[in-house]
Amino acid sequence: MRLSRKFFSQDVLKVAPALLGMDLVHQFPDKTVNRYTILETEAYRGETDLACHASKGKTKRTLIMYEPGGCVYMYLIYGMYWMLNFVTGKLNEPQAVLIRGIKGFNGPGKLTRALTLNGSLNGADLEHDDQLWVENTGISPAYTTGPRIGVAYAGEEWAGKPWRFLVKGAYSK
DNA sequence: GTAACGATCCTC
DNA sequence: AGGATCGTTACA
Repeated sequence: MRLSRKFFSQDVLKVAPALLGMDLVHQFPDKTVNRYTILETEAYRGETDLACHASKGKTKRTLIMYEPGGCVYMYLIYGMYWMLNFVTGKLNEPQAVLIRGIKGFNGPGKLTRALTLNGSLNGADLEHDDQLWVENTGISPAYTTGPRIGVAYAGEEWAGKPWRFLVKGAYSK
């Protein structure tokens, strides 16, 4: 069953771990559908989170994160990799979940390249979009937490938060 | 206007 | 250990 805006409007610290084990569903224009189990996520939570892009306040780029949960937030990093994020929280609560790993592709840049996702998806509505959505599988795998990747610049307080969620054994098999 | 910097990945 | 590569942001 497709996840609703209501689900994504919960706090990011609840949504990020809940997404583990669910299916990322991708549909091509010719209706070919592929499903990928979500194995790894990271939470970015509000303007006070110095690792979150919204810590700089509202800009053209971060505006989407201030919307109610359920939108797609895509952005380009290092000039070559698109990152796939889901906006969470309520209106004016800038939060997002970075989809960091799915079955078959470990790494946020690799999975978007594999699914040919790019900036044209920015702002898409996960409840109604016909290219990308998430389905509940009823599976809640055991997971571990750890500090987020690549955010050392945010300082010890924020870089050290255990806001990375990883399915146990995701990389061992 | 200009300059610096990444929520990364691949190849030495 | 270092390079690719460019939109976004900060600053003058």
